[in-house]
Amino acid sequence: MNKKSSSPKSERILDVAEELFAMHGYDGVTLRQIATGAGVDVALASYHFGKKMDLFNAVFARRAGELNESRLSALRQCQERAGKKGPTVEQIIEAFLRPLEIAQETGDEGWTNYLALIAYVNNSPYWGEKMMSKLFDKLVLEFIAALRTALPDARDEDLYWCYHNLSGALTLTLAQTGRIDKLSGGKCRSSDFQAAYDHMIPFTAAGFRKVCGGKGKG
Amino acid sequence: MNKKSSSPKSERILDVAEELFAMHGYDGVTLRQIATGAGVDVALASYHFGKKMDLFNAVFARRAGELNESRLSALRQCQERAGKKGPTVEQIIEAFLRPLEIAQETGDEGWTNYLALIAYVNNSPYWGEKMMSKLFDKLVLEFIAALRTALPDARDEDLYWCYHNLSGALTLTLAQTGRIDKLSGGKCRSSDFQAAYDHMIPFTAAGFRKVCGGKGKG
DNA sequence: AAGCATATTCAACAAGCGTTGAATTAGCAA
DNA sequence: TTGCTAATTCAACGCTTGTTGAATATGCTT
Repeated sequence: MNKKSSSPKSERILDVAEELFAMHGYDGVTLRQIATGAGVDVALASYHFGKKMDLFNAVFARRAGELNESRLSALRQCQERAGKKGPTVEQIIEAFLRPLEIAQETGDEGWTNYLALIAYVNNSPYWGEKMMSKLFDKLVLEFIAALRTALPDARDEDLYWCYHNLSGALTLTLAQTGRIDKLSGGKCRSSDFQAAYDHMIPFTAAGFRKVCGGKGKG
Repeated sequence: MNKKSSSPKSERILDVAEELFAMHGYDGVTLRQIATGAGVDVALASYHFGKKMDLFNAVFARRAGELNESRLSALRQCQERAGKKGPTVEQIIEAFLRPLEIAQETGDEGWTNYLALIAYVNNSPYWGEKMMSKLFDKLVLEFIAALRTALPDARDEDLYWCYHNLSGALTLTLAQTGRIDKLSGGKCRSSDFQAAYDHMIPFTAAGFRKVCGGKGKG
């Protein structure tokens, strides 16, 4: 077990597990469903990844590095463009969100599933704290630092609560629950990520400005 | 099965199921865990509620009516107070959120668990659409109608997306993932509901104003 | 082609699952 | 007390689960 190999079947196990875990959660998926979906024997998942929980962790960690890099790169890029005065709240939030939208719209369904899985973990009272922090806290604190610079009058506590609200709005978008579809009678589609992010950016930016001061920048 | 009785043990089954389902989700909980937690035999749950899914539905529906009533009553009350000109965005959002905060802070742990369960369902791609709509859409549309009156220039589509962001921020708060605790190094606690709602109201209200027009009311 | 490590399947296990029918207890009416 | 009904437990079922050890296939090196 715990081989670092990446045979084609091994990748397909990860892909199918990603999709099913995102949809039904950890306990809602059996190794046999995953194996069947990947077209392999049940024992192969154990051979490559060990216990079921190890497979879950492997799925969760697989794309984390790439995601963090693309978000951090987006932040650095907008910071360089802004020069000495630093980027605006909108620009920082855009750097935080757009890489996700792009990942969801590349046509690579795997990324959409992976982000839905993040939503599942982030919203889970049981898994949330333990699993998210390890992989994403460093990056998030980087963004919060940028926001602190853009909102110099902000109290630290307020900054964190505002991030919490941003994170919640984002999480629900990643989960694609389809609730907005039914509620709006078809006017909004949860699969229309561009519309979701286009609305989320000004919405959350205005929230940050209101709660964290910045009267001069309205 | 499907008896309408409410013996003391029957209620305890619902209470324990509520807590465990909220924590681990539908598939993460076994009837035997619930029975053990409630101090009864495993067959008793089936006797009172039928299949496992029926028990889940019973838990989910038990407090829905009371919750809807208290929220609707809060809305009507703030509408009466506001008189002819109608309530502000902040007042409407406050009516939407405060009943939840109160429920979480009555000391009755059951309500906290129930709201965490709502968060679980609302964020689930699989359960979200089917289960939430039936019980809560009517009330939500009532609030959106009130917001439409307070923001007369808003496009309907924008109104729904803004509600989506509000719903996301709220959902993450209800789930109490503890992520904000670790992230802020203890400056924010996810169990401090008052702080959460005190920040959420101005945050989301500013978002609605920004996205849905209302320049004259800023 | 022979050898060897890796990859994959096969077969089976013990444990736990939801569910059910029969047996037992508790609560209440006559 | 005697019934009768609802509430609860007991015991067991067929099935699925995660996991593992042995057997087979595959691919690469020599």
